Amino acid sequence: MPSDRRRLRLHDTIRREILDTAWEQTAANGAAALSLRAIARQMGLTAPALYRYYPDRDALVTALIVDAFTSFGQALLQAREAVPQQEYAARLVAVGRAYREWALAYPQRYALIFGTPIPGYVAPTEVTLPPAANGLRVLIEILDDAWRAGSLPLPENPLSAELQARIEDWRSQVGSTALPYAHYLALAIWSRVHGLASLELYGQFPPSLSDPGEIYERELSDILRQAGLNR
Amino acid sequence: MPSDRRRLRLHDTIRREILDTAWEQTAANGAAALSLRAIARQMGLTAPALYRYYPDRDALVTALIVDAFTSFGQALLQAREAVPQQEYAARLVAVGRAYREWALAYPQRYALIFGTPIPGYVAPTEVTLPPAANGLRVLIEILDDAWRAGSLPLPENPLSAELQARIEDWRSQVGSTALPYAHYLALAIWSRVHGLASLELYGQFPPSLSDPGEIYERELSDILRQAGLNR
DNA sequence: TGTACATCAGTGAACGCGCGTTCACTGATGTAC
DNA sequence: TGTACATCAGTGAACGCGCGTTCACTGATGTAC
Repeated sequence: MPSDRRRLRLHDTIRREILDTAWEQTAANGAAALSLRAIARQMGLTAPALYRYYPDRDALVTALIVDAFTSFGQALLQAREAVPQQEYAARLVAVGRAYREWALAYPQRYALIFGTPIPGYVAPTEVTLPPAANGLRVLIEILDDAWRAGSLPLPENPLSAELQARIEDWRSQVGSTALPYAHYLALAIWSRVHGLASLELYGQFPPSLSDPGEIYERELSDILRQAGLNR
Repeated sequence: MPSDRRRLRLHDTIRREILDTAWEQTAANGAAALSLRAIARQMGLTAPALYRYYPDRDALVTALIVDAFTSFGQALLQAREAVPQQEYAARLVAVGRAYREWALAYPQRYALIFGTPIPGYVAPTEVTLPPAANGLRVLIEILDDAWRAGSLPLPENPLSAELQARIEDWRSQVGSTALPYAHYLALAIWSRVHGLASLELYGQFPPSLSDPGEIYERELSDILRQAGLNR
């Protein structure tokens, strides 16, 4: 039954084409304005045809979210793996740059997963949470590697017992065996990178600083300082 | 003509009531779902009645944006002014806390001015830019005060000529006479606070860290270290 | 104090629009024998 | 190789909905004299 296979492959191809068309539309109008009819129109189909591929609008949005998280996680992972494992500082910087570059390259995807939630849409967490954890894990592993090699100093002021307990919950929930403090540091680093990228993306830097590349690099350096890793 | 005055006051009161109702609605459904008809319904009016107060939907959105920026700027300013002028570190921390508290208290307003733009709406910049600059100025002034008092160290690696030129443009555009480096630092600090607050607000911290208050406080301390201000 | 007039908030009907989703259908493609 | 049948992508009409905005109107409130 090779012809049946072909049919399935075609089905997958069109599902992919629907996603790509949807991404184009969100680029133009924002994710909240996603419209099945508009997607069908652009693909030269009628709207009901899409129901062969996604049961309803929410399912399409969920597929978009998974798609975005996957692309995001892969971008960070690739950036990290392009640097030798022992060069912890360089790895952190590479991931930080990849974060910004991905956000600038795919602003719609970035907005969908990190921006204002779409009104009326509730993500099924069992499907969206795992890919969301990927980005953070990329950071955590770098820091944990550095610590195991004796290159990551522990903080001067230790985390409170309360915060340690929270991190312990988190570790067991995601089954992480990495240094607890690495989880804290990863969050702190992530929030810095996220703050810079989202301000730039939404045009909230002063107009004359529309390309804050150097600010970004300086902040990456300061992040290394915060982590106690020297270049 | 005191009665005429009363009429005008009433007009202003109802404009205010429309804004407040709009804020309630965005809380429930997000800013993109703002609907004149829904606002009128909740106020016990018919939709055309609103056209006595705002010429169209976009004008209402613009009014909401100005309203949010004003409330935001005032919150930061009040927080700063509650601390004596010479206590630069404490002032920074107070403003940082106020940022988070305002964002958590008014998540809809925060989303409207810092989140994903509303599809199809283009803000008239001459009306939205000035209030947007207020928040940053609150920070810049603290840092400039500290520098003038000899308490703010300049960075080890000076800013590049390119970046200095961009900041110079920015300074002249907003008519600032503060230390250029204070502008840079204010941006860096702002992005850190913004990153933390927006991750928390949109629920992107791991579930067990849903109250990242201590993380926020630790990061505020690290911001002081980054600025070279000691508590 | 009373009357004629102007102002203006608010109504109700109507417009054209695009949306998600359903339904019965057509026609092409693939399967079984 | 040919025929009967099943599968399934896609169509076109229709549903009910809520939206922003316009228009001619009613009725209350305030002004001028």
